Amino acid sequence: MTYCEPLGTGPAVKDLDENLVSAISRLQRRLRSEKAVDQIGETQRLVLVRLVREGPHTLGELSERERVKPPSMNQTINSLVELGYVERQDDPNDGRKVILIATETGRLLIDESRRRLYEWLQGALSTLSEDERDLLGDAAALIGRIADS
Amino acid sequence: MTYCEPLGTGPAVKDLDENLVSAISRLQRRLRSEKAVDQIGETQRLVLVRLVREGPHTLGELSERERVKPPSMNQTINSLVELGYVERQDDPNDGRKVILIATETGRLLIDESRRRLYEWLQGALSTLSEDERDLLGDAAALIGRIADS
DNA sequence: GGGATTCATTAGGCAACCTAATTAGTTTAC
DNA sequence: GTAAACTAATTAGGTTGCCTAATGAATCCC
Repeated sequence: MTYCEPLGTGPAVKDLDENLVSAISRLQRRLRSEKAVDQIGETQRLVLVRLVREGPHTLGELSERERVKPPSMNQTINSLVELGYVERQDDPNDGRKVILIATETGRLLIDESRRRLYEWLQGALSTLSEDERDLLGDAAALIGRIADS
Repeated sequence: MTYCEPLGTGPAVKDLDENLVSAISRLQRRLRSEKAVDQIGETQRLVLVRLVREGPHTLGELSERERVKPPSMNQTINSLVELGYVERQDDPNDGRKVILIATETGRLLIDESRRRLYEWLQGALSTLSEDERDLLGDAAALIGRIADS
């Protein structure tokens, strides 16, 4: 015997906000557990992806974009530096700043990690129609806008 | 001087997967920091919302639906029980199981919390068109499907 | 040149996840 | 009908990723 009604009926259908928040939370847990195979945490991976895709950032820039406080980002960077995926360089124009750069090893790791994410998501998405995938792309942009609003 | 190119140009535009994952991660951080005002963590809140919306669950059902392992869910439930928002009841038909039920206090808390989430999101969404909001609703369902696939 | 500001970092703490092992109850198979 | 296998919840202990507060160092501003 189960103690909860089937989904899709009842009050769950209304109340879009909670549905969105809940879905996001569940997807993130799913992703983190899938990626546990990786040698790198999802938080670290996202920072490294950004450095690879968008080039060098200062610590402050990174923490702002990822929406964490500077000490949190510093900790993430410390791990990545220790693992050899990121390098610190002094800013020649401003001695307070530090420039963070993905190493070649870091780039390679992201190449593979990205491929793996793609494969996993394709599997998960294979039940989705073409329209639904487009929708998901638009939604990603929208969610980003809300997060950064 | 900044060390990263403007967004929206360069390689960031392609590569939908990473965009989606990144946006989700950022939104969740945003939500967690906004809700820090609440007396309850976002993880706990999501479980309580589920109990209020969908009625009693066993621990196993809850952990499965929220995509965490049973010990993690147990810890979350312990907090909620200590705070008086959830009650444990023995299953009369199966002595191994425990039935988890939101208390009246829990219900009231969620009523208010839900209202607050709604208000915040409406603010964040006020820059969105009607179509975009509909899209977001569809996306929530889709993301949930991926998470549970 | 000196006070206020900005950027990175250190220190210490907390929330939320995990795995492995334990306890207790139920089901299965003989 | 009882022993073995299984299932559910829980306990113990560890990690990651976030936070605030405080420190150190460089730059800005007047």
